Amino acid sequence: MAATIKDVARACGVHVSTVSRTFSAPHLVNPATRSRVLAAADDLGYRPNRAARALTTGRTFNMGLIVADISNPFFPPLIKAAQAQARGRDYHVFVADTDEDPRVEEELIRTFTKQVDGVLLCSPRLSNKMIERLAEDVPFVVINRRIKGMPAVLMNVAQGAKLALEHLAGLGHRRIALVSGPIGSWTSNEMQGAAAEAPGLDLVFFGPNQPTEAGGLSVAADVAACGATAVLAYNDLVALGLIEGLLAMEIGVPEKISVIGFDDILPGRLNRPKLTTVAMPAVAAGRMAVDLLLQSGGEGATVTLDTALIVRESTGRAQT
Amino acid sequence: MAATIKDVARACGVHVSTVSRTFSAPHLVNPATRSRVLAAADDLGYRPNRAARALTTGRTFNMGLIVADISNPFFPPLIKAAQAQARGRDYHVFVADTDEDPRVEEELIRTFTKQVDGVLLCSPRLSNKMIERLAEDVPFVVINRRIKGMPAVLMNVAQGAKLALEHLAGLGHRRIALVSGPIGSWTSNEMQGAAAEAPGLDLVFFGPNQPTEAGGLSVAADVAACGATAVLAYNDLVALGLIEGLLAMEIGVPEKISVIGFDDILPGRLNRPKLTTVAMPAVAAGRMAVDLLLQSGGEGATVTLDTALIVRESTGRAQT
DNA sequence: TTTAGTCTGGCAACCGTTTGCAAGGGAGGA
DNA sequence: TCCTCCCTTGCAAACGGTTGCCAGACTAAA
Repeated sequence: MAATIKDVARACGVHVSTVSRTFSAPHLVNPATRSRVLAAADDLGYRPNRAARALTTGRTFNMGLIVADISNPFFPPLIKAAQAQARGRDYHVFVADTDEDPRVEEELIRTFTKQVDGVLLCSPRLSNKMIERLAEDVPFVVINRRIKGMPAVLMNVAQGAKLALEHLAGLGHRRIALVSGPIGSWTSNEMQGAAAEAPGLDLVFFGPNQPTEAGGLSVAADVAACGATAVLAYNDLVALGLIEGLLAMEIGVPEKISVIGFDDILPGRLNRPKLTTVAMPAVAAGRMAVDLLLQSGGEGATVTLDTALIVRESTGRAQT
Repeated sequence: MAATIKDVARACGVHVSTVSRTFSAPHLVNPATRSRVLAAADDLGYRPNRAARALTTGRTFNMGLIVADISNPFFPPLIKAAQAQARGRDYHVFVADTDEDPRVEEELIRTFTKQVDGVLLCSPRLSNKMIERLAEDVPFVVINRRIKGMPAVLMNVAQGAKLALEHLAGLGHRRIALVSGPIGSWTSNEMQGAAAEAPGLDLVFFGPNQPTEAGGLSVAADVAACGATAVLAYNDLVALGLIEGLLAMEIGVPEKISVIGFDDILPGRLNRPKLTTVAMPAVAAGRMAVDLLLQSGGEGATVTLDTALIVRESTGRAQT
């Protein structure tokens, strides 16, 4: 159907290699010939077949981006930032969603192999061992996970958790619930680690939980029952679900219980009460990940990005 | 680096074609040979190179999905549905975001060409003519756009708009603002068409607007000033921005002005007031689009899916 | 024992491009 | 006038597979 390089070559009585060079090394072909080729190509609507080209050159100028749940508003800004950055480098980003399923994640990575030049792995659910094995076939940059010798973009979750806990402590909260995320989540571990180091607080752990609104909704009752006056949630979605659950039980937020999330997603800003949260540098992370992938010959540079506490309406003084 | 078919062939003293058949036509190779090949392949960690395979077979078992703005919560459910459906058919879906930019859209389509077997085009911003031209190189299924002879999945926006207007009329509203979306949006046109046919209503049009919260926010003042007691917004994001703007001006929703959106996205459900909206069949559309792409030899079947009005808290009786 | 038919697996062409090598032609210097 | 050297182009191999065709080895039927 579509015109190939041969059609163009035939159309202007020239060898295919000349046509090829016209596109990939124009300075090697005589200007006159070049324009004849270009004219013929244009005439036939010829576009180089990127897959075929990748076969010989080994480069696709594509990169894959794998996220656990594209429905989580945390990801779209990261995705867009990565795409924009890649576009500036003449690359394209293909996005795929694993539905939080490690098997799907593995399959997607395998599918991407040889169809992209590298993969950006966002908060992977796969085991480190598996990721290392897969890394033999395609370069990775991992976001929010630390794996030996692998380039990574980390968000300083521990610092954010610390800020959040200090904020709560300053408001007089002592007993604080920590609602964690899925098993094997690096972010969740970091949060717990930071919390464990916080002095003079009485922490109650809840987890693992789905990292979604539903996850928050389903622990709301337990959290309310545990006597905590404040909650640190795995992410904003969980925090929002939590608030919804608490409000449904007529438990005021922040009058009775204060809630802090992580991420700083749009719905948190629109919510009533507006969500206090630890802002994650999603945009910077998307950009950095792209650059890291393009730079690294697989070398394991690690970048850590700062987080920031954004105080809004879902936190207040502890009731006495 | 990675093992190729040749390595496997050499490793078990067999011709490459035999290895190839072991994977793509197992019944043609002797069980004994087959297991030898399989063992060697496993040993070397061999995986067929999908790009290379696509070159000869012409099939990639991938499909592309292009959306205008992945940040819009309307898309993720559609994307997930498409991915799930595709997975069930042994296909993978690569997603890309155009940032509402037709040029980016075109470039993405060109990039997908030959790397996927077909493209799902969601609410494209490209002209019909351009889409038809590009369709010569890669099969399309278009979602929410009608293009002659091209398979399409349509959502019955006109019907939804009709329901919404009837609902408002029933609440005593007469002067209604219609806040439309981007230029060239089929959805927007359908809405306007349906509205124009509504009897006995006094309609005020505002547009074009960005299909985002910001878009809604920025027309809020004009809408408030026009004397309408109700608004039909292009989508939920716009509706949410509108509500935020109205509330900021101390104009009660729904006490002073009723607001209806389109899509039924999650933030609308969490918002206070909860958003009344026309639910769009995003999940069904994602599924259908995949099936249509797989079935159609490019034949232009058109599927229209129904919409439904969901009455929540952002609409109420017109003040007298 | 011959014959026809079924299984297997090798051979080689091909998919669309790239790229190292070499050859022909022309220009410039000696 | 002859020799270099550069420019331009063609040739052919390669990238990693797939697949139609063919031949040899068996098997089973006659």
